[in-house]
Amino acid sequence: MNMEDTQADNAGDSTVSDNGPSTKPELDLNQFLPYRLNSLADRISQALAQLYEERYQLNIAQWRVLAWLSHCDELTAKKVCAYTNMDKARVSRAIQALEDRGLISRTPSPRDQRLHDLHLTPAGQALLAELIPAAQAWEAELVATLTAGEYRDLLNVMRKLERQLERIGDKG
Amino acid sequence: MNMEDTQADNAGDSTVSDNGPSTKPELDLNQFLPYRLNSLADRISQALAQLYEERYQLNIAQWRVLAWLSHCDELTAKKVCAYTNMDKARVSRAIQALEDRGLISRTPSPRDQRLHDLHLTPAGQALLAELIPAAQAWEAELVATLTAGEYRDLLNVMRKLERQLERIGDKG
DNA sequence: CGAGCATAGTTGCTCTTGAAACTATATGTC
DNA sequence: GACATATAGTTTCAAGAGCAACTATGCTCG
Repeated sequence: MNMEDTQADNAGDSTVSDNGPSTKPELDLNQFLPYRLNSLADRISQALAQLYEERYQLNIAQWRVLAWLSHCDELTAKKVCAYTNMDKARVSRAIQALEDRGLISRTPSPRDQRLHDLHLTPAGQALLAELIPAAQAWEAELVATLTAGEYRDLLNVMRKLERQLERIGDKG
Repeated sequence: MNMEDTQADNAGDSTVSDNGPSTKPELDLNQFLPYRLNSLADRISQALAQLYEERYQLNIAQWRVLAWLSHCDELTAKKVCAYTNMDKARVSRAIQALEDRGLISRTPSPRDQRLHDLHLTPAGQALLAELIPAAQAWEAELVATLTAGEYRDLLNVMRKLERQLERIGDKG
């Protein structure tokens, strides 16, 4: 069942190295980290998104805004952009939708009228009180097959990759 | 430098835990695997996409088709869908674009007229001969900070997650 | 053989997204 | 205080993505 996407024609791959010097280079996407990572992340993201969407009519952007609000209980659109790496237009729309639904409030900051302080409304808090445990339970199930060590190592390696990514991005 | 997205305002967050028993649950997205994974994969994907796009005017879908063609030198749209998990419309358009550019050829299969066999043209092979090493070099740089063990473990853990994901998905 | 169903691939339509233009507020300089 | 510049956020616009309807071919079973 789950072999379908990894099996492909890897079986025949051993023919690669004997093609002489000007051989066409091959790329096995299943061995190519960017592809594999993206594919995995995509599936996870989509599966979770279904949970947000079906049960709470939230898209990913909206969910992220709420999640951030759940632990920085004051926030601005700008900060959300910085934290989540999402486009400001996307954030703006997510905020608007959440406000329209009465899940968050949005008030101009007294200090600087350009900024808008975001807060969870009681309705928003109630929704999160349901959604966050559900999301955490889902995640727990996802990582259930990993040992504690594997999990820790995974996060570690991810952090390394993030750091390296920035280094590469900076110069290239 | 790279601390920007993990730092956030976690500093002030310690005020959360004193909210009593019915306290709002928190979710730190930076500790939430689906988010972290997606965020990382997104950045990697975008960085690489830039390479395809700027230097070769290929989008991700097109690149994936080419990459698969690089080592299954006969292929159909259907297979590409299966291997890459992309929508068939997306694949269809990618194939069309590649054909228009003369990078691949597309001929109805003699066995079954519904299927179209895809092949790299010489131009396509030439492009890949440049692009694949570039992509691999980029990947090598990305994973340069990982030990061989870490790299292997990462792929292993990813495979576990993929499998678990399907198990979860199956039951709904 | 022919009717109904399945499959490969394409096209139309809508929604989302991101870039860029725009608005409104703030800051800095003279 | 007035003008130039920066910043937060919104809106506009065009491109991309996915769903669903469609076309064309093949398969199955009476």
